[in-house]
Amino acid sequence: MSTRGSRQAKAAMQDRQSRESWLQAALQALAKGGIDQVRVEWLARDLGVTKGSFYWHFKDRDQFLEALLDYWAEQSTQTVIRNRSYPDDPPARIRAVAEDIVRRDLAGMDPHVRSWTQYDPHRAKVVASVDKLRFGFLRDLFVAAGYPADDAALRAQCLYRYALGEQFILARESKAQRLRRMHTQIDLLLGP
Amino acid sequence: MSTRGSRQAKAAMQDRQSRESWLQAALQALAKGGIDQVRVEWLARDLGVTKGSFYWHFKDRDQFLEALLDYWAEQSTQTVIRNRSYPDDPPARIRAVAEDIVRRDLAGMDPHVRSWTQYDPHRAKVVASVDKLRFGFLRDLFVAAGYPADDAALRAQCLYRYALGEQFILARESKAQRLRRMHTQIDLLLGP
DNA sequence: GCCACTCCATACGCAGCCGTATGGACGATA
DNA sequence: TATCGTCCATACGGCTGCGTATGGAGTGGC
Repeated sequence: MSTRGSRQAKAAMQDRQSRESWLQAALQALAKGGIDQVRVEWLARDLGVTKGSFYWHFKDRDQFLEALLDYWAEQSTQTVIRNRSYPDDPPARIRAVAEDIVRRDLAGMDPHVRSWTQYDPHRAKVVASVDKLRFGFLRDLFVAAGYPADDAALRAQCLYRYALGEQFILARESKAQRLRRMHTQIDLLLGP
Repeated sequence: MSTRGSRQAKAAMQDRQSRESWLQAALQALAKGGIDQVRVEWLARDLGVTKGSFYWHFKDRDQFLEALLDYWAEQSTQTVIRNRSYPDDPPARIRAVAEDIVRRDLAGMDPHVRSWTQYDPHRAKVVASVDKLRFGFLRDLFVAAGYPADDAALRAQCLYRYALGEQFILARESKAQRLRRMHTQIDLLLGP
């Protein structure tokens, strides 16, 4: 089907592919019904294979979930930080990032991941480190906009908490509404 | 042990008491380890009884969880709205409510409840109705402070989302820190 | 043509938790 | 004291999902 390099490369590719397909399926299941839906046998059915494959790629469910969390952490930080071309003008940059959060649903997996990891101190640490990275990114934006360090940090916290809270409101709203309110929040945060 | 009224009243009391003790235990378990910890046999052990009691008071686990959600909804709306003596001056009133949210941890159960009900449309509706009540309460505060209806609603949404997001940040922070940042948010929201 | 390696299928044992069936303790009532 | 209602203990069946053991199909190397 696909042209690959050496046998080793192929094996490695397939290995990574398969591992990742399990992780992808798990993310989907997680978003759909929470960590409770992430069951070995159910994922296997989704993927059209059996548990035999799973226990080839992963030691057990626990180690798999650990890999899943890392997978999410990697994605959900790199997507924002190693970014696209945002404007150079600091306030415009902040607006662009905030818009991106809503438009591209950058925190969309957050409720599911947090709901899951909330009660496991070890996994909560991973989420906390993601928070730290994202927050640092936001804070730097406000610093670049000229706010003193303390003030910038507070504003970044407000924004981050707002964006998170947004995710946990179950009310159905259009993206337009959410964008409008996000702008309101940004207007406030870019004030004096 | 305790002096009660008629036999019927006593039976009713004990019934309600027992029902409520199961619900209370469930809330505790929910806060501690999520809905996964709310297992019939585990609660029974916590309460020092057996499942026999549970299936006397409740039909099954599902109906029990429904009762649990109603129990939370009742508490978490009445606690805020049918309130204490807040100041009359609208801005001061907003500040007082906001402080209360942090100090008395009024949204403390929210992460656990939302994490649980997130994937069940029927139960999500109950949470949404709680959101609606609380939001209406906040919006009225801003209306009373003189903001036009639309503006007041937006500001209330910002505040509510902020307060919710706060709950889902797993970072350990002192109440002083959280109060300080809440004041920052309120300062912004009480601006022009 | 044999071996080795990768990947998955099949089948099974096992544990945890739900719900039910049944009986018994206890107090109130007459 | 016989009886009835309330509440709980005990014991059991059943299901579901995890992990393991084992074999087998496919492919590449020699």
